[in-house]
Amino acid sequence: MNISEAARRSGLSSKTIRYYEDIGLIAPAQRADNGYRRYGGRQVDEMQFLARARNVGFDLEECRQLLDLHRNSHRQSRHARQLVLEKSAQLQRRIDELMAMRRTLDELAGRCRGDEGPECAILDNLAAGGEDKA
Amino acid sequence: MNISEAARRSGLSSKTIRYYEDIGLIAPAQRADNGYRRYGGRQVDEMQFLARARNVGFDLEECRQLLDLHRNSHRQSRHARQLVLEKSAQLQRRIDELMAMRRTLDELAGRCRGDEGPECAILDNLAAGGEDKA
DNA sequence: CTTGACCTTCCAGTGGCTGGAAGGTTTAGA
DNA sequence: TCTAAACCTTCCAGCCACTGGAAGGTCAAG
Repeated sequence: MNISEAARRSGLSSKTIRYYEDIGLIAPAQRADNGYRRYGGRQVDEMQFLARARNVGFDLEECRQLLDLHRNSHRQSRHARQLVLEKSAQLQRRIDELMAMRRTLDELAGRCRGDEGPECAILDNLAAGGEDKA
Repeated sequence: MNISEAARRSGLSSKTIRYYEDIGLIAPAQRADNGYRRYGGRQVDEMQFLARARNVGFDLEECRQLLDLHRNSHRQSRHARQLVLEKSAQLQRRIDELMAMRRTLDELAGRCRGDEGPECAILDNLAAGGEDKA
C-alpha cells in the first residue's frame, strides 16, 4: 500500500510517517518503480504502535525505546514497565502543576467583578504578585 | 539598573528579557552610553507581570493582551476576567487529557508482570490497541 | 487530453525560549 | 599597570514534533 493508505490505517499522517523515517524511528520504506513508498502490514503495525505510544504521552525518544523492546524477543518486561511508571509519574507532576495554575486563575476570577469598569483584581494581582492576598 | 539586576528582580532571565523586547512584548529599553540596557521600576513591574502571567499558563499573545489591559486605564475588567476563565477552561481540558493518559498507563502497568521475561502486557497492548482488553 | 488525486523532495515556520560564539566594558585586586 | 572575572552586546543555531507549502513527477478516470 502507498503512504496515505498506511497513514489512514495507522493513525499517523503521511507527513509524520516520512518524518519518522527521516529521523530513523522507522526503517526506510521499500520503494516501487515510480519511487513511491510501499508498506505492508508489519510496517503499519509499527506505525500504530508509535501512534498509541505518542497518544499516552511518550516522547519520540521514549517511543524509540519502546519500539526497540517491542521488536526484541529477548526483552525484559520490567524495562517496559519502568518506562510506563516513570511516564505516569511525570504526567502526574504535570497535572499537579496545571491544577495549581488553574486554582490560581479561579481565585483571581472570583475576586474580579468582571464588569465595564477598570478596577480589576486579576490585573492588580498579576502586577503585585498577590502580596495583598493573604 | 542593568539587565541582570532586572532579571533577578523580575523572575525573567536576561535572555528572555531581550527576547521579549525583540518581539515587541516590552518596549525597547533605554541605553546607557556604553550601549547597555537600563531599566527602572516600571519596566521591572511589567516584567514581573509577564513572569506571573506566564506562570499561570498564558501564552505570549495572551500576555500581550493582559499587559495591554494592565496599561490601559480605560480597560474593562470583564475582558481580563474572560481571558482568565477561558484559560482556566483550557487548562482543565488539558488536565483531563493528561489524566486519561495516566489512567491508561496505570492500567497497562497493572497488567504487566514487570519481570525478567519477555512477555509484556504493555507492549502487547500498544501493538494491538487494547483490542483484547474489554 | 485533461483533471484531480496521488506521490516525491526540500525548505521554512511554529512557541518560547536557551546555548554559545565573538567581541566590548567594567570592576576588583595583585 | 596588568589581568581576570563578571558583566554586557549582537547574532545565529538548536530544541521538539511536527505542519504547510512550493515545485514537480505519476497515475487513473472520463
